[in-house]
Amino acid sequence: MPTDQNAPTSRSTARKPTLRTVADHTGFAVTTVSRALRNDPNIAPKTRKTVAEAARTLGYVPDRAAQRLRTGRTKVISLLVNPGHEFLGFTSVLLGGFTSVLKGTDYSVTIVPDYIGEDRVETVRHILRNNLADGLIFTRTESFDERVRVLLEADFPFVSHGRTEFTVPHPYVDFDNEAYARMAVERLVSLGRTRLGIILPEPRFTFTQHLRYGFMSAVRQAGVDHELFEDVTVDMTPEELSSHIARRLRRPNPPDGLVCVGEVTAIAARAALDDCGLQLGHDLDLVAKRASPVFNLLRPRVEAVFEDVEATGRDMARLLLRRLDGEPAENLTVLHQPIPDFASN
Amino acid sequence: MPTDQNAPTSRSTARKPTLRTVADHTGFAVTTVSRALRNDPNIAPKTRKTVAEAARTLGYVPDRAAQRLRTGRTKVISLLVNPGHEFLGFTSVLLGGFTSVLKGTDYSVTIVPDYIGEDRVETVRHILRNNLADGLIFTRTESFDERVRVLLEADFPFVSHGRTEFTVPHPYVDFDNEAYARMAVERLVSLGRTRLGIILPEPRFTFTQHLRYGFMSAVRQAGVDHELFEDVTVDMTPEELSSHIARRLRRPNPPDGLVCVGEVTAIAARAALDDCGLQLGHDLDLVAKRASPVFNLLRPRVEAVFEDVEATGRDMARLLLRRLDGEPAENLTVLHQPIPDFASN
DNA sequence: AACTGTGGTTGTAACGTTATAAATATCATG
DNA sequence: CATGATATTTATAACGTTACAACCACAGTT
Repeated sequence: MPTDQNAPTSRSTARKPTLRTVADHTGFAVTTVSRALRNDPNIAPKTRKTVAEAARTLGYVPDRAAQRLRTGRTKVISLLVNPGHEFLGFTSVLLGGFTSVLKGTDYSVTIVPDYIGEDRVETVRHILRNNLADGLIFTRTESFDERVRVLLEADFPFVSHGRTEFTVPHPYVDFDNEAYARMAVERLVSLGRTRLGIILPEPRFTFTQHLRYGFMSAVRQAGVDHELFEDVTVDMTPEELSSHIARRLRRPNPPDGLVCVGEVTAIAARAALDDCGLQLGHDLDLVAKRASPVFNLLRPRVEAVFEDVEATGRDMARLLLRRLDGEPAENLTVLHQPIPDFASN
Repeated sequence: MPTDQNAPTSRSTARKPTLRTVADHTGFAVTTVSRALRNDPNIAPKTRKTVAEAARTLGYVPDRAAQRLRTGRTKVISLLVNPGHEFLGFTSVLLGGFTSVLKGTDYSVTIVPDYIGEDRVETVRHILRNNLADGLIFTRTESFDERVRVLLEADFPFVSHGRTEFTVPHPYVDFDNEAYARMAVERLVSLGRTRLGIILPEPRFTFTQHLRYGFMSAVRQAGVDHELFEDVTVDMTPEELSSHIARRLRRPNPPDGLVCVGEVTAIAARAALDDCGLQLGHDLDLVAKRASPVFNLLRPRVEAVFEDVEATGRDMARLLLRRLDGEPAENLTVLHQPIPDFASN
């Protein structure tokens, strides 16, 4: 039990212990302590043990700022989020999965708002320029996403939620929206629906293209009539979205089956139905991607396909850690399959 | 237009510009440049201008790690969030408001998961011990919140969402839940309801006490029958919550008016009603706090009171910034008033 | 001419860590 | 017992910034 025996600098004021403190207490040099704590095999096992114990009893914790200054590594992962435009708790659930994986590591997660407006790339550049993070995560990936271009060029580790159409491979986690659209169409057809619509987000997002392709090939295969609602934008409020859908439903020849992308869209569609005096399950059936557990509580129940957003967050974290470990991008891709959660009639 | 004329260290490899670079280019000393960039009035205005320009054209940005090491200030604000237990998008909306205020500053926001389980205080201690942030924000404040105790003791800047019952004042932003409960009761009474229930979260949260008090005094004043649903816990899934409510509704003498706290509770209650074959607006009326815009799209519409969570986030950020600026805690409190958004019948 | 004050600038020494190279101690070998 | 070879430890110098005290020039005093 080492008490304060030799203090080379006389002040033994209770300051935060540093490597120096541990070195003085164990009799080793600062360098040795540093390496011992990192389990450097060049340091004798016995020394490592001694140092580790001393560090623990002294309550030593490495100073992040100093490590960062010296090594250039920040031990920070930044997450670009779009505040406002939000599926029900999408961000928080993703975040939950993401942080749960990072909890064991010494990485911290910073949130960087990423307004869809204009400066999406500037945000990324700012992070690169100021060396604010070791890795990056973002969502709402576009087919030719400028952020991806910049990051690839800088060889900066990142994982996107969603694929791109660049030829250079990069790590991503995605949901198989093509399979989802197919599945949704098949379900609606099996319910006897003959004129299907799909509400598509802006075309610049990659997943919009996947949805369109899946939807189109499935309706063609089934031989049913179809219709695309293409002018949904991300900045639309739920109310606007709803009245938008209602307007269409009031015009002649409306669809009797609707494929929705997000939960908000589905809720907006339900409201639109109600406002038009139509009845869900009778006049029209609806399939939606479900991410939140709340969705199951809507009555009548929505035909849903589950997207495990928390698992998405976990996977993104895992891939990023592996990327930071130096693994090449090629192996670092995950494609989640839709899990049907249809009513069992 | 200063080109690379004199390079004291011969390597003119394009490295990240530092104070040194700017100093060499302007002819001033590193110290002078440092102070000039901080607009120190002791530096001649002309010098400041020269330096600022040089810094800009050279693309100089201060190194956060070095500043942090030297000054001890991290320029980081940490946000404790509870992943999983989530009002609809509550965290993301709060986050949106919070980051919107911080966008102009050089603070970054880190997310720290704060599982309600046990180590809530340990999380805070970890941040203090490792000097991971300059300030802290958290939600779900308890009457005698251990985190508040620890933070007050360490004189560490923070803003809580919700009040405590400690005598020492501390900065907070809160929603007037007492007024909300009163307002909800009055609304239900005005709709002709005579036996009111309120679904209360666990008693350890301060706002639970406020809700109870507001509810109790309002029902007494109105002279209506009342009932408390007290065994709702935070870790309950929405489904559990719903079946919990349904169980009560099936027992004799059920309430005909229900006050809900969160949106999830309200949706769960709706589902419970439906599952019991009861009809919202006929057998029972419901009042809920609305935070997300999605809530308005539920049909039939819920009697709602708006809680501006984004404004809450903005206020929390503003208060924290003022606290970090040294303002005493006494002035730094905000109490948001409920904004009724009842159907106009 | 020596002093005092002041506006402006600068050199030095940290902050706590790690990379690098150099210095020892330890051991087997011829 | 000198000779490498190997295992282990160490001193030194950064990383980029800022606090501090010292410095200089020059004005206005005495």
